[in-house]
Amino acid sequence: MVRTVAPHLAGRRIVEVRAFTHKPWAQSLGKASGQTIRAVRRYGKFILLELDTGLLAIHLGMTGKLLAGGSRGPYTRAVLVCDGATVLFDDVRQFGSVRWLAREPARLGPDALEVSAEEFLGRLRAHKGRLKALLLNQSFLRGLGDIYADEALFRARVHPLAARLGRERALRLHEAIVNVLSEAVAKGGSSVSDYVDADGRPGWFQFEHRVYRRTGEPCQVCGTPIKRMLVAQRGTHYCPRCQRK
DNA sequence: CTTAATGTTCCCCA
DNA sequence: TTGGGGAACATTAA
Repeated sequence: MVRTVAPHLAGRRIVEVRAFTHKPWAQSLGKASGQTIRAVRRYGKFILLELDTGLLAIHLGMTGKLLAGGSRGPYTRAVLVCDGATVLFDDVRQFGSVRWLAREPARLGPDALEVSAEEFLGRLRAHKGRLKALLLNQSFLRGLGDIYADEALFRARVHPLAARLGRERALRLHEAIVNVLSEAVAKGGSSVSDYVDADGRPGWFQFEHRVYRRTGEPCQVCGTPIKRMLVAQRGTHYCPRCQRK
C-alpha cells in the first residue's frame, strides 16, 4: 500500500483532511492542514505520512483501503485533499484509523522485515507464550498479522502452539518470516477479501498461501488435511503433520 | 440464524 | 508481571 500510495502523496501540500465518521480519531486531523508530506513510509502495520510537524498515522485495520482519486462512496471515512491529488480512506468495518501524531507510535517491537536473527532469538527467549500469539503481538514484533503468521509458521514447520523454540527452529522461523513477507510484498500483498492497493489493483500472494484459509485442503508437502483452530481469538491454520510443537 | 473475517484494546482471572 | 480467555468495536458474506 505504501509503495502505491507514495507516488500520489509524497511532496504534496495537504489542503485538508476531512472525516466522515464520529470515531475519536477524527478529532486530531485539523493539525495536518497546510502541511507538506515530506515522506511516506511504513512503520509495522502503520502507514506514516511525515509532515513538517508530526505525522499522519494510518492503520487499515481489517478492511481499510487508501484509494487514489475516485469519489466518495458509502464506506469512505475520510478524504485527504492535497494540491493536485485526493486520497480516500475507505473502511467497511471501521477498525482502521487516520490520526495526527507528534511522533511514531511507541511500544512496538522491532520490524518483522528488519529484525536481525540475533535480536529475534533474544526476544524469543524472553517469552514463553504460544508462538502464534507472540507473532501477532505488535509489541513483540511489528508488522505481522494473521495471514503471514500462519504462513511463516507453516514454512518454518513450527506448530502455532509451540513455545520456547530451540536455536535451530528459531532461526528457521526468523528466515521464514522475512522470506514470506518479502515475497508477499513483491507480489502486491494478499487480496483475500478486501485488500487492493492505492490504484485499486489486487495483489496475488493469496495464490501462494499454503495454509491460510485452506482448511481441509491437502497439505502441499505431505497431503494431510490442513486444520484450523482458534489461538488468541484468531483463526489459525496449520498442517498437523508438518508442524510440530 | 450462525459464523467468520487482513486488528487492537480492555477487563477479568490465574 | 505475564498470559490466556472473552468481549467490544462494525459490517458483510457465506
